Amino acid sequence: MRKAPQQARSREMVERLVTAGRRVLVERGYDAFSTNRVATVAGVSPGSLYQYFPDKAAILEVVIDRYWEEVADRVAASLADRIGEFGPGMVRATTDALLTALEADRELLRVVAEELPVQRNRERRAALERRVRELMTTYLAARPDSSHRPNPAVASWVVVLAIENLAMRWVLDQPEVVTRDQLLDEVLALVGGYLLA
Amino acid sequence: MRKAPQQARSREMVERLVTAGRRVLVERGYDAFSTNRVATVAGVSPGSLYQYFPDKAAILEVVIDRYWEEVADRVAASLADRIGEFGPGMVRATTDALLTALEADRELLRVVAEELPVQRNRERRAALERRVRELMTTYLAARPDSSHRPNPAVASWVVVLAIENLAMRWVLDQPEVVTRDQLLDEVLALVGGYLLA
Amino acid sequence: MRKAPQQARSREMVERLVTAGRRVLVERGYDAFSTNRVATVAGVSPGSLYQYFPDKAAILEVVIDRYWEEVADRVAASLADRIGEFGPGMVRATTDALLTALEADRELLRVVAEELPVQRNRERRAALERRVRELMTTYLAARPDSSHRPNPAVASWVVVLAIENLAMRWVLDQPEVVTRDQLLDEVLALVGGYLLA
Amino acid sequence: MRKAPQQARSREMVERLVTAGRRVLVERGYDAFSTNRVATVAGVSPGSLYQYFPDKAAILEVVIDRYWEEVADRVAASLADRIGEFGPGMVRATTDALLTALEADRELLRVVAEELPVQRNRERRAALERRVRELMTTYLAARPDSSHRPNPAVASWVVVLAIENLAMRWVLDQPEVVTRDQLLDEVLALVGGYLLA
DNA sequence: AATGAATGAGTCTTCATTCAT
DNA sequence: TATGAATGAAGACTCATTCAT
Repeated sequence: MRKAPQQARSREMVERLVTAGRRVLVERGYDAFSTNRVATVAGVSPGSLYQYFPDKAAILEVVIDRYWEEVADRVAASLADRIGEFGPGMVRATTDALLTALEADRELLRVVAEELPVQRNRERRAALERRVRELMTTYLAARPDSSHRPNPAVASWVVVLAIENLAMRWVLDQPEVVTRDQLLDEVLALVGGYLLA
Repeated sequence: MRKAPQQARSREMVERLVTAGRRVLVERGYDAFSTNRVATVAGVSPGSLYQYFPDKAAILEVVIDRYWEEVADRVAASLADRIGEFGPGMVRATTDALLTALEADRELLRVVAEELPVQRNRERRAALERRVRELMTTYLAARPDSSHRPNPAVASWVVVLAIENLAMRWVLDQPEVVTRDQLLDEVLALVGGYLLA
Repeated sequence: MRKAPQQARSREMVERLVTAGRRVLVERGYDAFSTNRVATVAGVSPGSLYQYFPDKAAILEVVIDRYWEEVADRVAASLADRIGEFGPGMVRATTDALLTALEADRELLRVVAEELPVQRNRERRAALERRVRELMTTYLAARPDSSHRPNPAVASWVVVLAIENLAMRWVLDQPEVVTRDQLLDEVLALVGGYLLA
Repeated sequence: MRKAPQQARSREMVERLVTAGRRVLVERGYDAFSTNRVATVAGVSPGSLYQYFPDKAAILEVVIDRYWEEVADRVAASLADRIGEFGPGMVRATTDALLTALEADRELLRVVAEELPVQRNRERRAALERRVRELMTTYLAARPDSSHRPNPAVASWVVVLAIENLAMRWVLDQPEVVTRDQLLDEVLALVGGYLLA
């Protein structure tokens, strides 16, 4: 209990550094993501950074982890709301949630998805995909009439990847020909047609 | 005409450097992609490199451009073989061609797609996508019965992105649950179900 | 009198820090001798260290001082045992005592003699040498027949340095060709031959 | 042959850096021996240093190696002059040569012998000692009447260490009580008395 | 045109020291 | 007095780029 204020300050410092890291990434790009710059933006000396992170990569990982965690949480929340109810409604709601999550910080998404050369990134995205995929596989296996596709695992792999990618690309590229509602409609058609054709 | 030999030599140098760049990328990864190393591998002095490329990024861009050009060429060739014939056969053949193109140099694909922090990458991929998309949009517009989707441009956007991404992820991740043939089947079902549902 | 307990605590702290310093030196070498590590090993905060020592060098000096003081004390004790009796017996006994003192903490000797870049080291060793030298000079001056060398001060300088160095090098290098007893014999022959030739 | 000027420049650069290193060591001490300072003193950029030396330690080693090589060469030259002639004359001449060698750069000797924490130093000194020791051992073994000591290897070990140390300490400490000639006389008496007593 | 030595800004990181609590 | 978080100067080293030859 006596350590509470210190822990609080420790948390605060980590927060400042991670926030600074995120800012540097968004505003100046990955090339500018140097320990000195992150420290400066955090209003902290370079040495302090190393009291809270073992090295440069560690900050980056936290930023990445946080980003995908946020996205995953939003999608999971939406999924939880509609638990048990599979079908068009759920697909639309989930895709919507994913879009909203990705739109929330488009700048960071751009850097994270297109600039970061880090393995950690792939791992985190893979984790999110796996999570949703497993849910879907289970559902498909439990309700044979919900899909005509022979292999639920394969079907989930296809659907999850397709949706994730369409959503990401739509958010990043903002194609003029496709409005947000259109995208949702198309995703619905894509998934519906695929599973039930 | 007097410049021909110099141009020839110039071409040759550019070639050596680009080839060296590709090799470095594939064999040692982007971290090792330093101008000095590329020059060394090309058997050329670091200074010479700057006679043919304004900076490090320029070489990288050529390597990237070449890569996606190759992929695009293969896909285009397959498309050309089946010109006029839309339908399952063409989708399968095109996807097959894309897979083959991506499988041809999986190592480089990995580096290009996951390690390179460069915007140029996105641009090139976008160019490939646009090319195929336009072809498809034209076709869909010309043959209304080939698709039930209201907007051909949107439908093309969806189909092209979905296929491209599924193919890339399959080549990179090599998911155990999905064989190559299965992938082709699923892509077919996905596209067919979407367009004709 | 009111300050006594504080002084006591002060002593204790100094003790802890010096002991920790010695440990760090012996176990991890001079490179690891950082104020932070010494403080950690002492179970004390880095800030506290500066309440008892003005800087890093100061701790090091105390460690060095202590080391040579210990050695000097052991040699002095041996000398005291044989006060008044000069000759082979005393030389052998003194050299033996020196060897024993140096062997007592060979690890620390190694660090102190070969790793420490500090002038202080020289000063302390010089103090030990002077102490023994003066004793010897006095004796030689008092008993002219104990030495045929013309200048007692010079003779003492030679003998003390020679013995000290031979002993140190023997302990540190552990030469295979020379056993401990042989070393004592040789030192005896060296000193005896020199003084009485 | 075409590379001659470049090699010449390379040599020159190495020379400049080593000289600068030596200067830094002598004038500012080992603490100030940073790559940046050495480069600055050499009138060269920090990067250049790494074109000629793999790391900081490498320069230091060259400085050390050169120093002891110089000393060894001088001693060896003196030894060569008196080849075959053992006895007082040779001991005196050799010790004289050693003294001269050590006196030649007393400042560097001080740093090398008392400040450098580097293992390399020990190795180099050990090499010099071994060289002379082996010569002496061979001689003693060949001419049994040149020494009454039972074990030539041991006798050489004792004599070489004693002389080396006495010389070094005399040069470094410049004791008032001992003149240079006195030192030579005493060394002679020491060695003579030891071997022939 | 080609070279490659030289550059020097910039990187990550450490650690002796300070100072608010 | 003790703490330990914060400091920031300095360190070793890299590498894209330049320029005299």
